[in-house]
Amino acid sequence: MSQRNTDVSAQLNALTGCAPDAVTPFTPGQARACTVREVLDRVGGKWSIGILVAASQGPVRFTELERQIEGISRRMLTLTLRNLERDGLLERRVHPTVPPKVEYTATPIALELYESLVALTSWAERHRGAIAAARQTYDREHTTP
Amino acid sequence: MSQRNTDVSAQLNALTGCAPDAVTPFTPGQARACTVREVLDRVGGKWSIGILVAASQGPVRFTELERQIEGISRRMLTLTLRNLERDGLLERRVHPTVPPKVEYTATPIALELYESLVALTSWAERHRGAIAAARQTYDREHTTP
DNA sequence: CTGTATCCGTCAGGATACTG
DNA sequence: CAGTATCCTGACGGATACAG
Repeated sequence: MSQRNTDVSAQLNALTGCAPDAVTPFTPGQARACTVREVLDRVGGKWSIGILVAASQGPVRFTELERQIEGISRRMLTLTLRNLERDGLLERRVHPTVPPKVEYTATPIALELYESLVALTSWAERHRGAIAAARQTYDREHTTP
Repeated sequence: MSQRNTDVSAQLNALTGCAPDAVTPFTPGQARACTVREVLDRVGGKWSIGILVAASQGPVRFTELERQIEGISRRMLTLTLRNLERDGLLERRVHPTVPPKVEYTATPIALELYESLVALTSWAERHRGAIAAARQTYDREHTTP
């Protein structure tokens, strides 16, 4: 199993652009950064969060999402759903009826992720104003001498 | 101030691809998703987190970062630094010496963000294995019948 | 209803040479 | 040392049209 795990880890790291632990033990801080990257590479896409949030309320159908997400294309909806399913964040259940009916549900792992995201929303809400102000200041000072 | 805030908020939302609150009150869940997007649009870049982590330990110089970050190009380092500075997450201090010396320091806001990210790293560490396994399973079941 | 297949545009990001 | 200026590439994502 250790053999297996090594492979998996290396593969995962390769996929996420993170160097394998064994190869880069010299910058301890960056290991932490790398861990965060793993998450971002998974839910950093333009639509992932929206879908995850919607699916966290209970089973959702394809067309429901298409309407709820507002602006997503059919293609991106499918792609994002597949990726989330692949990572074990969504469960896809097909009802063999006619017309077809497919329901997506957030897995326990995804629900935990959703909880973790609360910390981020809190941060955004607290500092949203300060950030906007910082931008204005910066932009003002860096244009038209 | 309310006037000002409205403008800022609308502008911010425009910049982040989120619809202004007033315009989309119909999907309450997606508002939350939108808030998370604000964060991701700020630190979702390939190098932002790494730089933020490094700068959180104390003032860091340009070349220090270039070595520490491992794989970053000079161009992307500059760009990411500028963006973080613009959003008020980094402070850039120039020492008028020769040769020049520039130090980047994480602002209090950035440090708070850093704390919030801990929840995410914890999530990643707990489920990293499960996700890798889910991927293997998915890939096995979706290739060469 | 739930997708797949195609085509195409944009833009983050890499490599590298030059500069105050 | 700490950047800018260019050029170039691939991946992400939008717009349809078609299909089971």
